[in-house]
Amino acid sequence: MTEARESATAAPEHGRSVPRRQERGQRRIAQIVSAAAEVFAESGYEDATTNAIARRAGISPGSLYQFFSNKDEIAAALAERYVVELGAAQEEALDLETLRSAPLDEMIAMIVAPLVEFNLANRGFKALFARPDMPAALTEAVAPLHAALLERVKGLVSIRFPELTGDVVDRTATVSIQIVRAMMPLIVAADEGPERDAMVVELRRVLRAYLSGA
Amino acid sequence: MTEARESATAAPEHGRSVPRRQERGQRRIAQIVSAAAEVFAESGYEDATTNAIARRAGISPGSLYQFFSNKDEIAAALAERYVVELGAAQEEALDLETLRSAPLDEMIAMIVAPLVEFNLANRGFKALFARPDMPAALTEAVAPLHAALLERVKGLVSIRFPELTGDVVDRTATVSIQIVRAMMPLIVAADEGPERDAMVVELRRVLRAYLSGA
DNA sequence: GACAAACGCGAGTGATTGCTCGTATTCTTC
DNA sequence: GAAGAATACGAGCAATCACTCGCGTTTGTC
Repeated sequence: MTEARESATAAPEHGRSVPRRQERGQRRIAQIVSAAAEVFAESGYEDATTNAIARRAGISPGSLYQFFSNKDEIAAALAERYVVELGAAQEEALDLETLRSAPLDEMIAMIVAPLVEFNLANRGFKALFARPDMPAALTEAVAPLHAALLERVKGLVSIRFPELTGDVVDRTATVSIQIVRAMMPLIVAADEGPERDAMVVELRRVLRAYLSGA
Repeated sequence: MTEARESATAAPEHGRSVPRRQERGQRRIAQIVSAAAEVFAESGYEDATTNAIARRAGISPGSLYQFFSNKDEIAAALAERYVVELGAAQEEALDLETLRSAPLDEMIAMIVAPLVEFNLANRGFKALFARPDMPAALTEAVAPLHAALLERVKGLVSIRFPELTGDVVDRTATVSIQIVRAMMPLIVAADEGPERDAMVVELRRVLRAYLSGA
């Protein structure tokens, strides 16, 4: 999935048909992914046309297909970017000590805050992540994103609740992710200010209530 | 939305262009809606073609458009059917006394059980209801379904928690619905047996935890 | 500076799909 | 039993959209 196309340093892979990218090409790829994020955010995945993405990126449809061989590959590249950026945002905000010993409230606030910020800053995120029913190709493209998030949350859960067995950690993480996925559209859609804050509070309450029984 | 087309008893509406349906037509309409439920369940709304729905219903595309003037109208009719059927299933299962005074656990179990059954029996339901991002036309078609469910849940919440203000009832109901929406795909996708039962238990736990603080 | 590879263009293609239209059949009503 | 309305058909239209192709331009390499 998007393999060598992404690796900027042109690893000496024996790739046959994949061209060795020049700097110009790297920039274009980044432009295209950014444009896709915008268009997905506005129209959703299905209604986002590849021509619209190209136009938004300021290039021709033909040029777009020089870098991505189909629409799903663009989604996969965007998903990969999201994994990296969300990971960075979270690591920056996480403090292991708090995670282990602070009140559950505090821990949840620490995790939820950057998540909300990320979703507000990246409105395209939910187009790739928040849908329960996706076209098969998109599901595949986004699978690494899901896997990465699940692993991350499983890590958090087992740090906080070291006594839980693997099965339970798994289920708890899955449910927690699902709760966040469900609430995030409400938060993003709410007007900035007290209304949105109230929904964030609800999200924290749900998580706290659920996890305090774990 | 689908107005007179649905009313079997041919109310004396002054409808101009809407033909007075014969019995044959009523049967066809029911067939089409059932076929749509199947095809939506299998392919999702977007990938379900009107020709596929017609084929499934055993009629020609032309005949389909004799009864529905576009795809969204079919979705709206299906949504309407779901409102009625889900309402019936719930009313059958609800017991006001339990609702008022039984332990929260019991109340939640009483509400969740028919919901799960309904979702298992009507796999197309989530294609219309569970998506956070829908094409505008579909959103509109399904709006009455959403409104009906929200009202119903608000009723339940304020019966159980009569001290809550309208605002809070509203928010609590919205969040509760969102939780169910989020968990249901997990439940439906799980293998029948202990795996699915475990997810149902999780749903009940989340709701109980959330609502016990209300 | 010459050659190849990467980049770039945008009109166009092929496939899909929601929906129509001309026409034929069945039902209702008188 | 005749007329009009409803039902039925299915080939095909019009629009959309992911993607291609031929050809021109820029960049890197020797």
